[in-house]
Amino acid sequence: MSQDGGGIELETSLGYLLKEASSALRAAMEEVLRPLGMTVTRYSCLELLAQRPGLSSSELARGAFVTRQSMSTLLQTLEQEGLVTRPDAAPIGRVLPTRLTPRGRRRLESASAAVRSVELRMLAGMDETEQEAALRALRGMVRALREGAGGPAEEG
Amino acid sequence: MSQDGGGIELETSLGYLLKEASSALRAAMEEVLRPLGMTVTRYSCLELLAQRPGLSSSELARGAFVTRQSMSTLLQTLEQEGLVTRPDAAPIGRVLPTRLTPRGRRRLESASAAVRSVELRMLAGMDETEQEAALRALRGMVRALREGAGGPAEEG
DNA sequence: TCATGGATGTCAGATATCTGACATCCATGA
DNA sequence: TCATGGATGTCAGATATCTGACATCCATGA
Repeated sequence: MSQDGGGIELETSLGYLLKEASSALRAAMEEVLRPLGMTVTRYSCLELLAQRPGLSSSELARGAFVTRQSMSTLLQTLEQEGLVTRPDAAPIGRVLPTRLTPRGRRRLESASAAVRSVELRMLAGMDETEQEAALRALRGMVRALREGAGGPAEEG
Repeated sequence: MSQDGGGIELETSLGYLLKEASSALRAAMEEVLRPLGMTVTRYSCLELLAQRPGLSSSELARGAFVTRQSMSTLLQTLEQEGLVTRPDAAPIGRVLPTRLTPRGRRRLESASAAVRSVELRMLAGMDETEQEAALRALRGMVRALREGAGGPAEEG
């Protein structure tokens, strides 16, 4: 598993490492969530709803980094399971504001604790300054990636 | 899209931001790879093979962060398309060393250039020092996550 | 010599997620 | 008033990826 080559140097590529870290985090989260009958996407959806009640399906999709079609399907499941509720008709436009049920809130609690433990483990060994630096770096990357993305022509 | 709440603070959660950055990177990569008839996983597989010819399917899977079953399926496709080759029988054990064909190498070239441009865009605005800090932080996170993962009991 | 653990490759089936398409619905401006 | 762009929600079908299971195959040690 070590040799030279052209192209992108995987060992030192920030992009590759980003994917590696994200993958490790996701795996760790799935591992602690599975015994609770949860997945990362389900958890993300519930956590978003806990923090911002009334989010639409599309907003939840963007927050959980999936398409709105995927979130739409997931919400139907969560609604059947009684973890979230939505009005039968849209109060305004087509938006159906979604909320956690008490049952959903309970399910989220245990999941949230599990995820928090994973995040703490991930941050073990980093002091405040390092965490700040990491946050800044990641925010910069997100911003740079979005700026150039298809849509608006970039300037200066 | 802004309000307070309990649980994990998404705005300042390094885990959430990690996912956000990784998602933005993946989206940007898919966007430039699609016109080339490529996906991130396909590209990753070819790039790994370019840098380390003879990798096994399982090793490629680990390098591309998918299961060995997924990689096995992907390799069958790539083999049919003539981008990679594998011996009919395993030289030792069950391992089938995989290699790029000239055609695979050509396909990789354009994809690699596209990906490189995305990575450069992502790094725009970060100086050498910041990149080093980001690398160190991400490596630390990966290590911390893997240490605690299921397998061996952690110590001191 | 032989049983066993660990790794590999792959088939089968389940599941999650995506793309494409369509029907709304609001805001905007002619 | 009315056409239009942009956003939303969702159905349908395609695709990617996963879990479970099985058959090897090597290395190891009793």
